[in-house]
Amino acid sequence: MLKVDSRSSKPIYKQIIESIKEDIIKGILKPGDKLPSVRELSAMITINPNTISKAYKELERMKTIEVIRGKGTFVCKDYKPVITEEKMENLKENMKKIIIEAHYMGINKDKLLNIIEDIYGKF
Amino acid sequence: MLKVDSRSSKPIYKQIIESIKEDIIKGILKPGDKLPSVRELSAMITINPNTISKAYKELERMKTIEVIRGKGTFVCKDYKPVITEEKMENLKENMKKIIIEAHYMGINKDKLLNIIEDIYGKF
Amino acid sequence: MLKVDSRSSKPIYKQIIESIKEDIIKGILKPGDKLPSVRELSAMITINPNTISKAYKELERMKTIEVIRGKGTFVCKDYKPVITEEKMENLKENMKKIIIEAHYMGINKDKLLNIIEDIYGKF
Amino acid sequence: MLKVDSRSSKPIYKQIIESIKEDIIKGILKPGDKLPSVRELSAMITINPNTISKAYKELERMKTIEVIRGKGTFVCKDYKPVITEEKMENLKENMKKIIIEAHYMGINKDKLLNIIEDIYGKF
DNA sequence: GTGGTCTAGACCACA
DNA sequence: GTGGTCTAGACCACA
Repeated sequence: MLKVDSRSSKPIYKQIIESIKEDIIKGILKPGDKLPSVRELSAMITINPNTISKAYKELERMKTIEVIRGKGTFVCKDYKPVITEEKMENLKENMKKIIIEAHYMGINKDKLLNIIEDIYGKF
Repeated sequence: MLKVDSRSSKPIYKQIIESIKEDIIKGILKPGDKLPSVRELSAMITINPNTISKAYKELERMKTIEVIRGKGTFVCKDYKPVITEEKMENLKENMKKIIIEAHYMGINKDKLLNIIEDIYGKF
Repeated sequence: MLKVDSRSSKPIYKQIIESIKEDIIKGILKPGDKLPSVRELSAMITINPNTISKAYKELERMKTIEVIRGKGTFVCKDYKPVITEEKMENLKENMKKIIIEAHYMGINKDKLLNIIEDIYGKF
Repeated sequence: MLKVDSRSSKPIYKQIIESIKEDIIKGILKPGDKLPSVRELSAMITINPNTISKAYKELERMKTIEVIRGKGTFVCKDYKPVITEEKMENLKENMKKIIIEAHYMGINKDKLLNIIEDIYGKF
């Protein structure tokens, strides 16, 4: 399901990371599933292999995926959520930013909550 | 109230933009209020005037502030929210990303809604 | 009829020049009519006298108005149009720019001609 | 075809913007065409890269060109004209100004329409 | 190699 | 004094 928009201002490697995480949450990718290799994925979505590699490395660092030597890359089986204070602060910061942006678009709390319900509905 | 963290990975000009928008929403800055001049603010927070200028220009483009020739820069009086489809899509994208991030931190919908309540409570 | 918008990005002194020229074309100001003094006008529209003065000086240079020592400033009686090649080039450049701008707004030649008719209709 | 006159009072970045827009309308630049990179153009016309960058950024904001990460800058393929009331007012204001200027040069409506025909003839 | 951000500093138009 | 434009040059993220 991996889709990447090279026009977007969002870095491609981040798009890949988010896309894979989303697929895992939606159950499209399940723990233990094999991911395409860097070269395969690079060919599939015609993106520079370095970019794919960067995304995979970051996902590995987050313990979302793991590389098994000679076998390939897999979705981790035993992911345990980790909250650090820093991540929490970050999340709040980002949420605040969105709320402010919404306010400037004339979107109040109720409307924003609707949007959130919508998104959860799709998972 | 303007604080800037030069070690943050977030561009300084964006920090300034967000900080000013937040101050407006919180009522710390009111419509018609004068902002410090580029040079003043530059001296206050020891950031290069060009960087301040960049932030002000972008805020002007968003119609959040306005420049009155030779008099200075002011918070706009008659801000009208504008929603374009593009902005809406963007907002949803960003919200989805946060929700995914939250999920990976073990924060479920209820906890996230609490966080949102908290943020609104501060405005 | 002189109106000035200090919010506009157009320099105030230019707004004054254009406004006076427009009034002359419309017949609101007639050849020989007395203009308010710099100080009077400055008080009337609460604009810095230096700015008024700059506008008057430029209008004088263009032979649109003339200063009669001790009596005041008047609309010239015997204005003769002067076309220099430079001015002509300038006019064409500006017109071209407008036409390009119109094009990018989806305004074609016919619609632009309508706009022009409209403007002439008001003179 | 990009030419820039550094002696002109018109800011260089605006000259670049207008020149590119003109080239697009004339068909010299077509949708999807690659523009020279900031550095290339900078070298070609010996203008500081920052100035080129400023022009490109503004053209991007207007959706005339788009940046594709790491690949370069391209003429947008799917430009849709947008008229806002503000832009329309602006256009009329500028046209009025030209008409007044023309009048003071002894150019009447018919002559002005000829000039306009001329310009459209070149596109 | 591509553009994005930032600094330091100069000069100018405008009010 | 106010912001606008431009240069020169550094460092960085991304592909």
